[in-house]
Amino acid sequence: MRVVLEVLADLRMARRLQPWAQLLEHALQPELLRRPRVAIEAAPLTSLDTETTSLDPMQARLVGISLSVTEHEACYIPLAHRYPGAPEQLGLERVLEKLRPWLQSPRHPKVGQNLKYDAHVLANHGIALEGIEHDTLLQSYVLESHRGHDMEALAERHLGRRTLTYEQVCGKGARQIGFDEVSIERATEYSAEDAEVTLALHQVLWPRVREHDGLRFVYQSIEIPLSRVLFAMERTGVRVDPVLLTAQSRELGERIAALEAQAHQLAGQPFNLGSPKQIGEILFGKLGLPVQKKTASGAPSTDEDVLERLAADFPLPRTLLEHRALSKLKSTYCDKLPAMIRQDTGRVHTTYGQTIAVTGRLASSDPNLQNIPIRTAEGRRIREAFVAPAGSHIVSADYSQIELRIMAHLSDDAGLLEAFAKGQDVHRATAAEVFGVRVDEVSADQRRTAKVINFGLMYGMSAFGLATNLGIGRDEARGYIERYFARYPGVARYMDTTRALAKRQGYVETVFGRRLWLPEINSPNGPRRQGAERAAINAPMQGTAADLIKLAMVATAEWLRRESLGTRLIMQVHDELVFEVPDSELERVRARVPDLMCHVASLKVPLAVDIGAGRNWDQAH
DNA sequence: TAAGTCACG
DNA sequence: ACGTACGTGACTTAT
Repeated sequence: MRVVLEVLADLRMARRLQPWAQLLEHALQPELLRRPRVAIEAAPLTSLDTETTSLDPMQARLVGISLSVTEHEACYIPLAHRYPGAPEQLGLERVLEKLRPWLQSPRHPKVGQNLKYDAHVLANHGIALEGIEHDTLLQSYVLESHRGHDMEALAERHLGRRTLTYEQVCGKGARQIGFDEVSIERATEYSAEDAEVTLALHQVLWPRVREHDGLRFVYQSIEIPLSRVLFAMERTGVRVDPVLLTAQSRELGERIAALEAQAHQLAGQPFNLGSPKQIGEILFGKLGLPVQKKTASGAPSTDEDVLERLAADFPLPRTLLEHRALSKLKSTYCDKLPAMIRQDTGRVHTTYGQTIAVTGRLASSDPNLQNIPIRTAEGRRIREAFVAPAGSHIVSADYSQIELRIMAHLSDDAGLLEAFAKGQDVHRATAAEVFGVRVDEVSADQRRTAKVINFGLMYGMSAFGLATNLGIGRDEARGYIERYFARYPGVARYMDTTRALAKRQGYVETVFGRRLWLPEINSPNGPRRQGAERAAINAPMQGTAADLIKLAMVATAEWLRRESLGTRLIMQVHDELVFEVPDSELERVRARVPDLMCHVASLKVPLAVDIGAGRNWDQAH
């Protein structure tokens, strides 16, 4: 491998001839940029990488930029290295002003590894990155969502190259240093190599994506356009009311303290309610309650399911359950969310992981805005703190029964298709079929059972699992499943053919051609293989739903842009899109968004969207 | 850093 | 006889 560290080489030579600053300024003259070695102006594609002070995209500041336009060649522009003896560098502002026209030009195509991050970094310095043509992270994800996508792994896997790692350069743990403390020589080796490897990876991965129409569609028409939608969502952030959450925290704290005292009373001794180990010692040791199940490591479980069963006969488990529920709300939401409000924007800015979930779904982190409570009244109060600024509303639009509709589409089952075509309540329809009663005779309990069956089926559930979940006998559960498959033979056929297809090709596909690999589908290890079989059943449904909402995000973002609306997409929660909408645009958004979401694709079933508006996220449902 | 638990779709 | 519902992220405790 030959990485030509152009700028560095020049600098080393130059150091004896002229000051750094002068030379670098010279290197950024347009005349020089037109030369092949640093010809980003003329290049059909330039690889770009930024080095920064932080992994947090909203607060990272630039330390340096690397570029590569030709195989085996790259340059590094040091900008803000600061360590004892660090040489003087070009002024950050002056370099960015020189590069601004190119960085902001859609006509100068760029490739990178996770350019959404670099776009944030540049945005932190007032630069709006344009021309994101390719991203090797997204290419790798589309090709192999189940494997790792970090640069070291990709270089090894696809190029057979061992690269300098971030850890080798910055260390790890307590001794880790900021990139601005790395010597310019070392930084150049690392960063220039990253830019150069990225270009090489693109040259290997892009042809592999391109050769399959489905993968190409998922990459070019879903993931690449989505990345800039996600960038905008992350940057916009969400307004969260810290006063409300802090008040809730104080109230919860008091109730938690009371529950703790009560638990100690019932146990006859103090113990740490946050410790499953200590809870186990009290319940199953001191009090001698029956062990219900064991954890993976063999310890007696104290999870919700166990405590719920014990609560029927003993008082302490109920107290523990309430304590757990309130502690979760307090620490994860009431205390953490206000701490994550950025002072400069007054909002929380999540990061959407576009290459985390193997099924094609997004993931949200720091903070996770995809697991905000909704199932209990207590929990829903958290959502009241997700508020609209004055003069605007929160609007929530969610797909109704999206995965069941996809199951109907994929299985081509006549009964299921008909239920959706007629706009029926599908759980009620299922109950009528399974219990052999008329639709209008279905009891609330029968509908609840049918709903569990429907969800269980989509997860590849067994009779045992259904029995456990419904609290019924295994024979009864098996009876329900048999009746279901008798009434919906298309679904039974789909399950069988999907398993068989997964075993034959090693992957399954979504409606749009996203490939979901199942490395353990032919494993000799029974439980592992069965796990892969269940994943094979579920993946096309979960994955197709992910494809659909991603297309909807791209479509709504494009509509908002074209219409020059002030409405902003602020969150995605798998089957739900959340917008912040100026009052003046409320009616247009309510009228158009469901239509856009429903018509991103035409399946054998209609898609349906529920939409609501309110001053906060809770009211928008 | 792992384990256990629990928040969401 | 065995294990037993898909996919995530984050918090706390314990090592």
